Amino acid sequence: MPVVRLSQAFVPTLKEAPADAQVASHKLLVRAGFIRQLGAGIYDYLPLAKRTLTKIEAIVREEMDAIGGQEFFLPALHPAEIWKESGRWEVMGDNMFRLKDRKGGDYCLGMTHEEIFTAVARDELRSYRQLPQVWYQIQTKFRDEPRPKSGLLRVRQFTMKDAYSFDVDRAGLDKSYEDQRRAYERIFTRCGLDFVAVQAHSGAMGGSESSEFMVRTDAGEDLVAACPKCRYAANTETASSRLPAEQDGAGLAKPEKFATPGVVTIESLAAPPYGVAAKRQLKTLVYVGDEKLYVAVVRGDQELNEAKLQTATGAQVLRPAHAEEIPPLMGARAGSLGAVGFSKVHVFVDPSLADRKDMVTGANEDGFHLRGVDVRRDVLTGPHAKLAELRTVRAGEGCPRCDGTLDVFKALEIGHIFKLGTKYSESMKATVLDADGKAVPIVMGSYGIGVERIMAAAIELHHDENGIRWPLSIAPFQATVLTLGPEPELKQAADEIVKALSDAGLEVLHDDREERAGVKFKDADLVGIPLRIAVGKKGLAEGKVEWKLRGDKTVELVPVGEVARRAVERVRAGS
RNA sequence: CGGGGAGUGGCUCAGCCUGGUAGAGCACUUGGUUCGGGACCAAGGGGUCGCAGGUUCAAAUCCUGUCUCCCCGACCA
Repeated sequence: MPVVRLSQAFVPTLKEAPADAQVASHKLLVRAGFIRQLGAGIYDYLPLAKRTLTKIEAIVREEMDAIGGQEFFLPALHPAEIWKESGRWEVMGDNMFRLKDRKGGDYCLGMTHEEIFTAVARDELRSYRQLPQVWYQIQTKFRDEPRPKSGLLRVRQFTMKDAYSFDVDRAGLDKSYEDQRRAYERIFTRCGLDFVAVQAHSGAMGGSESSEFMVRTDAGEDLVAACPKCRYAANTETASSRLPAEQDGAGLAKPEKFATPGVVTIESLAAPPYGVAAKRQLKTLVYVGDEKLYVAVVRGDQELNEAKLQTATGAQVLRPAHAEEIPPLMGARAGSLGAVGFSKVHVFVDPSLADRKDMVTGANEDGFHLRGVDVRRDVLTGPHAKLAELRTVRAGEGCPRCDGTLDVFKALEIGHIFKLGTKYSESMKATVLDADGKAVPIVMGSYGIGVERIMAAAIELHHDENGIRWPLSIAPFQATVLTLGPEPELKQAADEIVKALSDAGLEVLHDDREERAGVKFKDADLVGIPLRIAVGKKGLAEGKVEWKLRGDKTVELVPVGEVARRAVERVRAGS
C-alpha cells in the first residue's frame, strides 16, 4: 500500500471549529481537515474525506453486488419531460433545482432517479424472463433544501447510493426488498453504525411500504418511537400508540351551543371560567392538499402529524390553510372551528376519538363553542367523515403491539427502502409480458443510502473531546505513525516501521512533519485514525515503539520488529 | 416564507453605540532558543472592513438598498 506523508499531504487541521458549526460531526470534519464549505449546504470534500467516502462506497458496492446488483451511472442532468411523465415535475416543487438550456428547454438536476431508471427499464425490458433486475448507482443528488444545516447532515448536493428493483409481481418485489433490507443491515454494521430499521412514511416517493434506517443521535432531525419491549419502531410520521381510555359522561341528547367570546385557543377554553380540559376538546384544523380543502380533527391536547394527514388524504402536497381560506369554508375563523354537522369537504378524525362523548368543539361561529358532542353521532355522520391516524405519538404512550411503553428519540436517517409497486411503471408505461403473454407493469422497489450521512453519523456516534474515533472499516487510514523528533535514528526507525506496515498491506499516514510531539498527538487524536504508532527516543532506546488504539486510553510498548505483525492481526480482527 | 443573529487578514474575534492612523490571538515567512500532549523570543508578509448607493471635510463606524452565511420556526424522500 502506498504511504501518505503528512508533510506533503493536504490535511488542513484547525485548532478552532468554525463559529457556525453546531453538531459534533460538522465541527470535527472541518477541524480535522476533511471538509470545507463552499456555500449553504454545499461542501468541498478534501482528501481525507474522499478516502473515507471511497471506503464507504466500496462497502456499499460489495453488498449491492452480493445481492446481484448491477452498477450503472446515469446522468445527474435531466430533461424536464421525463419528470413530467411521472408527474413529479410538479410534485417536487421548489425542492428541485431547475435550469434551462440555451434553447430555453427545461432541465433539472436529479434529486433521485426513479424516472431515469424506469425509462431504461421501459425501453429495454420486454419479458418476465429478464426479471428480476437489481440496478444501482452511486451518484450525486441535488435537492434545494429550504434549510441546509448541521454540516453534512442536511445538504443540497450529496452522494447517494440508489438502487431499483424490477420484478414481475409482488412476490418478486417482496424478495428484492428483503434482499436490500439485509444488505443494508450488513452495510451499516460494517460501517460501524448502531442503527434501527423503522417503519416509515413514503412521502413523495409513493408506494405501499417503506423502512428507514436510523441512527439514534440528537444531531438527527427525525423522531422515532420505539418499544423497548418488543421490536416495534416507527418514525413518528407513521407511528401509532395506545392511549389510556378516557371516561366520558353520558353527554347531551344533542350538542349545545354556548358563548365563548374571545376564546380561540385550547388553553383559554381549558382555563376558568370554562374549565374544559384539553383532553375533552376537539381540535379542528383546515388543510389544503393538492388544491383541495380538508378538515382534520384531533384531541385538544394532541398534535396533528402532517405526514399522517398526507397519507390519509393521499395528497402529494399538503399545507395548512391560510387564515383567509378558512371562513368561506367553515363560516368561522380559526379558533372557533368544529366538524359537527359539517360535510362540505372530507373530514378526518383520529381513531382515538371515535367513541368519545360529551366533548367540546368550536361551533363554526365566531365566539361560540358546542358542548355535549358525541363524535360518532355528531361528527362521523356520513361518508365524508373518515377515521384516520392523525395524532403525533408521544413518549410514555403505550406500544401498539404489546403492553410496553414507547420511547421517542431523535434519529438521523441514513437509508430508506421503498416498495414502490407500479406507481412509476404505470405512469411511464414500463411493462413486460408475463408467462401468459400479457403485458403487466413492472413491480418496482427503490432503495437509497446517503453516503456522506454514513460518514457524519459514524462521527456522531464515535468521537470524544479530542476528536474523531473512526471505525476501522471506514477510517481514512488504518494506521498512523508519528515520528517524535528530528533525530536521524528516529526518522530511520519510523521509516522502517512505515514500510513494514505498508508492505503488510496497511494504509499508513506517516506524520513526518517537523512539528513538536504535542502537535502530532493532538492532530492524530483529531483525525482519529484507529491505530497510532509513536516512534520516540525513550522507547526506541529499548527497541520499542508506542502502540495506541484511538479508542483506548492505554499505551503499550511494542518491539519494533513485532509492530507490523500485530497491526495486521488487529486489522484482520476488525475495529 | 416568518422571526433572530452575523459578514473586519487563512481561522476565532475586538473595534461600530459616541465618524478622524484597521487591531489582537492563532496560522504563515525568516532567524534563534527549544523539542513527549497544540513552545518561546525577535523580525516580517498579508485586510477594496460582503457589495452598491447616500450623508459628511472625513465612513469599518451613520442612512438606504442588496447579496451571502448561521440559528429557530415553517417546509422537507
